[in-house]
Amino acid sequence: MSDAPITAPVPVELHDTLSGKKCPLQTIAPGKVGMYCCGPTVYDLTHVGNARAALVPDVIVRFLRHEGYQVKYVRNITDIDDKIIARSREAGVPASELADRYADEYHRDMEALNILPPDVEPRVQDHIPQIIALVATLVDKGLAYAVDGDVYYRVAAFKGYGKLSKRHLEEMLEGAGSRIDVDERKESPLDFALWKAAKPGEPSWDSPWGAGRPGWHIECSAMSSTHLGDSFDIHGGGRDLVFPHHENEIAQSQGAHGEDTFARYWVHNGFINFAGEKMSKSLGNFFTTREITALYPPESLRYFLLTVHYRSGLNFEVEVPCPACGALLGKSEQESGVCEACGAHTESDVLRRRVRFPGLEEADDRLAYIYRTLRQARAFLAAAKKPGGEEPVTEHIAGMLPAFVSHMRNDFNTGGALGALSKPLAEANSLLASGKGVGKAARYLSLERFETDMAQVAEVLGCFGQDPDQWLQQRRDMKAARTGLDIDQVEALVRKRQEARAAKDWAAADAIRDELAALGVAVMDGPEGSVWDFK
RNA sequence: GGCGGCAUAGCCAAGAGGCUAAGGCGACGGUCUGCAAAACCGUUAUCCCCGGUUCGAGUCCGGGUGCCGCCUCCA
Repeated sequence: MSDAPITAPVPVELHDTLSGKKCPLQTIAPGKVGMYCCGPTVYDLTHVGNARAALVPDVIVRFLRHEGYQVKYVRNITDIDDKIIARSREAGVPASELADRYADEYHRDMEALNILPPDVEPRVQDHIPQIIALVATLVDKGLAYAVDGDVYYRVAAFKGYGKLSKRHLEEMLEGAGSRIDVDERKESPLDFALWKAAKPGEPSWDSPWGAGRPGWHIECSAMSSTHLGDSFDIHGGGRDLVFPHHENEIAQSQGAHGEDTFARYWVHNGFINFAGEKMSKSLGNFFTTREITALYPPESLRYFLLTVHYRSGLNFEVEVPCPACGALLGKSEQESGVCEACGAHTESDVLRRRVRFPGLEEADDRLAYIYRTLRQARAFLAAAKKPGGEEPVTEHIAGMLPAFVSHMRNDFNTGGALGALSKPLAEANSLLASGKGVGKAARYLSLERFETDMAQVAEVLGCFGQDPDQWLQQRRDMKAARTGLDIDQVEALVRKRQEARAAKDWAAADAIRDELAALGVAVMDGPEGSVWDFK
């Protein structure tokens, strides 16, 4: 026990859908991680669920890198499929043009949320030869068959089928066909398309089975093996992809490359609900990422999504106030646009822009508290002189990073990790308020440690990394826009109150404060004058 | 019907056998302040029900109840 590390390295543990258990991460190559995530099908703007599905792997990748792993992260773009074709028809735009456009929009949303680009972002249209080769392999192995230019996977020939989603062939067969018409040409209703024969006017590529295009699941099998090899470490996606998408990927990839290949761990994120309901078309429970980042700072959305464990569902509370009288509108009122309290009618797009998300607002406030603390800590460090002596860093700040990391090692528990910041944050604020009870050196060194460790946390979470002044300014402006607050009016009142205070006219000063309070604004008096913020 | 998940304080939410059950919001009390606000300190739960395993269980097993998801496109 001389030069050896005192403790064995603590492994990262992650929950694996295939085994149903949490297990230590053991990578194929030591110190390296290959990770594939199902990216978007680009036919429309992303919704918040898409954002979460991209955010979860982003944080996983960031953390694994922080842990010292060399990560190759691949996230695809599906740029050819039924929905894209349907949309392109409606819009009268070529499919690939529509796909390019929404891929750009997707990147814009990801960037706003500080989601790092993947190392490789393969597109289906660029992998047609690999897809055709994979389909051909499956046909050769007797795992697929061609009918009239279509190629189907012969599910019954792959004995592991159902192992990811814990389903049995017989049970699935019972249910099959009851909800959707069965294609009589298929050997079994469970067989799924690997290659679809082209219909007139559809984009297509030549293949051994005639002109056609890839089926839905084959692209991920082809692209993951192209960029990560036949076997890699982690495969991720939304919960709903477990069946059929990932189940089919396993059948395709293992069918072609062998049963001992493909992903070692399967990571699936939970769903987002609005007002307790799964997203659907109605007003109160479907929001694009962009609608929300127009109302709140994107980082507030990011922070909010990280407050809950990635495997859990996450609910956005939704409040839709009547623009005329402020009464909260119920579901039917939201749909009709008519307020029962005052009778006012409001168009739905106006209503959508006034929606409030209380949970998100709480996250927004919390983030503001963190940025204010960071701002003050930096101001203190810039103004103070670094002391010569050594004194131990205060307890909670010293323990912050280890606690944060240990939560993250526990299946990327961002909720717990965020909780571990609270005591250190309070301690930092306490040190900033006064140096009472601690030595000068301890005060400085603790705040310095707080600042540097928070930078590491920021790197992993992708939060708290912006310039505090800029972020707080952005937040204030967005909140003013959201609530319809006139900032000029507020600042005029604050100035007027300043004069009253200078004259020690407390009654007048307090009256103005009440006026500001009525606008939803709080003033804070400090030694260097008064500042204001939202209550 | 099949498969899977969840049920922790007023609300949100960590916690996967054992020190006083994280944290946030809210509420209440206090410090600070001209008074406030912000900030800080303190108070605020025995974990859906029943049975079992164990020296010991939110934490494991069985049963029940209640939510939710997937089984069809879906993050």
